[in-house]
Amino acid sequence: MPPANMVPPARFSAQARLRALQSDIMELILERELEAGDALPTENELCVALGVGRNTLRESLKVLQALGVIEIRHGFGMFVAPSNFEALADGLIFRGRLSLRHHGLEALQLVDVRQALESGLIGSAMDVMTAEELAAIEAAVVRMEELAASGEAFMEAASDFHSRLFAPLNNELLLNLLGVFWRVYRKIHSEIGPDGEDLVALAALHRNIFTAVAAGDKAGASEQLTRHFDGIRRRIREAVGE
Amino acid sequence: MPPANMVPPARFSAQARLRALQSDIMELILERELEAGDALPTENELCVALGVGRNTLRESLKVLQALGVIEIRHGFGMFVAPSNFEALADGLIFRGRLSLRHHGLEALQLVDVRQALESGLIGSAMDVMTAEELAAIEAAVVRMEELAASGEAFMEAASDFHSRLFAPLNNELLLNLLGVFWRVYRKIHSEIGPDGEDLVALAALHRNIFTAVAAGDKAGASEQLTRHFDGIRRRIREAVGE
DNA sequence: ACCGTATCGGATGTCCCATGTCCTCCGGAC
DNA sequence: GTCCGGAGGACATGGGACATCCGATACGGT
Repeated sequence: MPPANMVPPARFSAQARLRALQSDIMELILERELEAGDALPTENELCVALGVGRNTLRESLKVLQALGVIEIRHGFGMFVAPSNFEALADGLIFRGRLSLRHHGLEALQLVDVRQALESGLIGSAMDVMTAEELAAIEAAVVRMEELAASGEAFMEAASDFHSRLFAPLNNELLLNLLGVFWRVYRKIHSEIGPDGEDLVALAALHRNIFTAVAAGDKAGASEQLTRHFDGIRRRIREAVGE
Repeated sequence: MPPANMVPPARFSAQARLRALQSDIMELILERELEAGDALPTENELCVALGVGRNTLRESLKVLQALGVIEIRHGFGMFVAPSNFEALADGLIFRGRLSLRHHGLEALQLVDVRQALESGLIGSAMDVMTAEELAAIEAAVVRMEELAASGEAFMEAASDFHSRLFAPLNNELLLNLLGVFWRVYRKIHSEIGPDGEDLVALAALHRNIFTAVAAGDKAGASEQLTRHFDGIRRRIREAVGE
């Protein structure tokens, strides 16, 4: 028996304790009314405050960092982080790649969710879209067409196009989520091989989407988006079918 | 030691190294063609294989566990995990609570995303809904009405109702995502105080949704859902406005 | 022969210590 | 006033020791 060491509350599983530790840290942030950008106590101070060892604490800290709750700057300190979905992307990318070895189920489900979001929200976005934002979207289309004409891949430009479509909604959470989906798709795309797709046709598809948006044709925009996603699904199925 | 002893590749930031380590672990899983449920090498084996210390490795391992990539069982081993979004929920709950101290921005954005998903997908769900599934939905409504009549809160039943609405789509990713949103909302709800809402009215609202779904009225179902979310938004604004 | 219990081995959990690395800040030199 | 370099603080990494937990095997009672 340990000599009056401390309360060994080992009655609960280690998993629960670690989760509790993470919650404790988050509670501490909320209690002290820290805001995004504020500094947290140092590791040693947290060790004392929470009554755990530095390693155990660091494991929780790393998790919170991955969750986008805190930001750790080597040699300086830890801070409450701004919104961040990087970690979610990594997890989804892994799941998507794992699913590709089977029937691509998760990858296809991901496309479904993305389609629901984009097709469902394009109408709302069009309602509040300004002329400047519309111009930025067209600029993205033009960039895609230029790249397509020179035979270069334009993942970057396409991502930009989709982002700008929904920027008017002013919903960072949504943009983050779509950004994550995009990163996952991009990774999966590079996984299933160099595209045998027609870049020019793909650019034209995006031009169609823009045209519908510019014309205020909500149903048309939604339909064009749906067609786009059908193409993505087809590609995934082909890759898995092999 | 094996290879990487003499090159402490500190030329990249520590953050990048940790991310790389996580990627390495995931790559290792994919390379060895491990599937959900399969065991990973032990910590010591991974230390040797990846050329890092046990502490460093464990920090990455904990992150992967939080991301739902792996499952760690104390005293037994580590395994490739089935889909799991618990961690994402924790991160979002924290963000939501943090935002409530200001203007509830993130909380409201979360509702917007959820509305886009539910209102946008209800039509598709109705297309493939079977009679059994429809009956299950009605059962959930009945349970809500019973609880409302006796004055009890019915978060549980309401959550069940929404889950069953989209179960026909057979999209686990979507259900997970909605489940996460629901948990966040539930936590925030308990944060902003005991509801001053009329349970009976809320149950009636869900009954309306069911009626529209049962009648095959897609537009009506979507509209009822939108009304429901308007109520949620109003509640959040009231809580923040105080 | 069967079954519950006891022990064992392996794996993870927790912690401490030592050292390396990075960042910011401050003070001196130009 | 500006720039550069040292000092100090804080996080990063690695190793070791011990505690805890779980599954499996071996033992002894029935």
